[in-house]
Amino acid sequence: MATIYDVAKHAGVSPKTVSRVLNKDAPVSEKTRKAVAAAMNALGYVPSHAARTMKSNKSGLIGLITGAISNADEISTAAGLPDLLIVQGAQKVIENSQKTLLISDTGGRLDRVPDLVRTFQEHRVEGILYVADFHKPLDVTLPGLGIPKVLINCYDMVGTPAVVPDDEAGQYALTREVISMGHRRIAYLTLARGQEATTLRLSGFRKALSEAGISFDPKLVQATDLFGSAGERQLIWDAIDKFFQGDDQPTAICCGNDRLAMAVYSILRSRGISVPEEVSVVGYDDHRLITETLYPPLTTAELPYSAMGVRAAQVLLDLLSDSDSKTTETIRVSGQVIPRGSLVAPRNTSVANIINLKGRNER
Amino acid sequence: MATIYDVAKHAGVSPKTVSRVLNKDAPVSEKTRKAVAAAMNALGYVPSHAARTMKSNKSGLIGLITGAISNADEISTAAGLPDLLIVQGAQKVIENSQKTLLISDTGGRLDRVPDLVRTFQEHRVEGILYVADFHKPLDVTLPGLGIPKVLINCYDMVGTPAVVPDDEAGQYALTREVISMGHRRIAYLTLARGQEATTLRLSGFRKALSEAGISFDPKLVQATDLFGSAGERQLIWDAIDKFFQGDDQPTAICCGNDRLAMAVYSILRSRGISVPEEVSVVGYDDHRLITETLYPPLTTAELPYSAMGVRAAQVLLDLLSDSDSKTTETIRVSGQVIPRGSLVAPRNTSVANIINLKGRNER
DNA sequence: CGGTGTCATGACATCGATGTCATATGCTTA
DNA sequence: TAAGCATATGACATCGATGTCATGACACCG
Repeated sequence: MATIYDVAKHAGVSPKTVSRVLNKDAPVSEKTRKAVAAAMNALGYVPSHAARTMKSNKSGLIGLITGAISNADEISTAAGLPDLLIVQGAQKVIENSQKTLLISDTGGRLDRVPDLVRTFQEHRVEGILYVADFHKPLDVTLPGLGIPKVLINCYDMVGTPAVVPDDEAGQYALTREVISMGHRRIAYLTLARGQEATTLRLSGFRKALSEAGISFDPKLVQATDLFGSAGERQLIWDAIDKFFQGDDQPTAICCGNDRLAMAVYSILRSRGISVPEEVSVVGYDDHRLITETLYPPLTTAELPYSAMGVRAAQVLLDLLSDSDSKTTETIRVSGQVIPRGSLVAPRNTSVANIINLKGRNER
Repeated sequence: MATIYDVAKHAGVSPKTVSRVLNKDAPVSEKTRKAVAAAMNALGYVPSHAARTMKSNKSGLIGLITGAISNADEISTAAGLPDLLIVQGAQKVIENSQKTLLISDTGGRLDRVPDLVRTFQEHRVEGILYVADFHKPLDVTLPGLGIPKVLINCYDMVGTPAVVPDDEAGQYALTREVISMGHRRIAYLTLARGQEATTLRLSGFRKALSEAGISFDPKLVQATDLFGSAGERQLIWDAIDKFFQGDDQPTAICCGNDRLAMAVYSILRSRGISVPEEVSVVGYDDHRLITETLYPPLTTAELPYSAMGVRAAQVLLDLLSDSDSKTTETIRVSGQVIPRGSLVAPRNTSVANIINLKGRNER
């Protein structure tokens, strides 16, 4: 590959002059500029990033670690929204800033993180983005290094800047939407107990109920702890059973995510309960593959992954330019409620739905 | 960040000796080695990739362009399997080879490719992987450069090495599986006409039929040209209508991909046709989010994206080591048939299924 | 005891771009 | 006309690692 010396020789000038044409950092006569440009063109010259990095001691690289993509064999990957969306959001911002994103995948093995960080150090990355596969406390130790870091979808206890979804606000807004349609008996099939998302969203759910003067009925909240496991369908089936025991049955079911909602659709239909006529269903994530393919299309709360990626990249770039701006606080990004056909007003009959309990014995 | 000179001074040796310890390319006394190792540790020294690149004129970087990830707003992304799986497969191989993968996303805009390639050139990547979002002819012009390239999920006419899914073999194997269960009337709801996958798979489908002595009935093949559009559900509904017109109705439906199968499940149920008791359904892709969440779980053909990524990376690495090995031919990677609950033997009644045509008027 | 290896180590140049400083050219102004 | 100054350009050193070549210290051999 041609070097700046080749270009200089070809144009009959010094390398330094070529450099000036490249960087426009000093006046160059129009005639010289043209000669140099022609030479660069003729030789197909592209400046070497490595040489620039050496001289300037700035790599122009941002490292991104995703623990999320994980192994293709893992069903867990498929459970929620692919963190890929976060990566895309970040990349969009980084590329516009003349920097280059170096993406590393742990392949699901957190023990590989030190290796990846080492590679980043070799490349002298100027900052690091760490992406978790779902909202949780940080589960690896990121070496200090001396460079800015931003966590995405996770957080730590030592004030590292972090960008997370606003789960509480999301579920609150979604639940308000459900209530505003006229529902009063609302069931909630949550994700696994103890997860960040579960706790926060449940809190948003209760807040919306209480604001509407609806009393909270613990029987209407069931968790799917074994989410993703073999007995999953049975588990969801049982949870729904509990919702429909007794007289005062729910007219709407909130689900921990869209995938869960998909399973719920199927189970309700097996039991002869129609969606949305008899029971409204809403999800979470806005996983388009599901929400737009299900019938009726699924009302859901957006999990703003792309926006989170954008925001995190912006924060990181800020940290790189102003070393002062200590964004030490955690940023919560909220998503929209996406209304679709699965949420309608409850039937204004007070007759309890008839549950086909026999259906429970299906395979 | 500490340099090799700092380490040398700290250990009381010359930089060259430190280099020897780093690269183990010349004998160093045990005592010296320990002193150097201690110094490296104390200073947190990590060698500069840029300096190495300059000296060796080898960047150790592989560029990957994905036109696939595209804009998050595009439903098309969600239609098939995310090409992310290809990227993961490639990354696994590249990382094991001591090289680093530089990933760029076109964000769906092919006109950005020249920019991305330029960035790759600045970084002096040693090879390029180009990933398309679905099996098709190459739709951009990749500048020649002087470096090896491997296309993934696409191909060109000038003999660039390419890795694509073996769609014909996949659908052939899947259809054989359907036939082996006893089905003779098999409908096929394909992806859009004219697509590579559609053409090849249809060919595999017909081959399997003909081998089994089943005559091909054009009425049993319908395409969903408007896949992903607003009127999609109606379109699929109509296609299924056609399948079930007349007496000789299908006992199994092959779908162009898993998402389509998901829609088919829903429509069949709306029409009162049970899966798999009355009609078996199979998909394509093995999109786990769908195949393992649907009930019954979906029998499908694996679209071997991860394996394709692995294979392509291997081919590229081969090209980099042996400049002789001209892998000019296109490599077809075949996937497995994944048997699940949606494919069972047809009911051995000869009574035609009763179709609830009234259901058609649903919303 | 000098010749000849081998081993361990260092001095120096180099990769490609650019910062620093010097120089040449031409033009203005006292 | 000479001093003064802006403009355009080049020589040289430098960033960090490593290839090349040289050298010092031993050990072994005839």
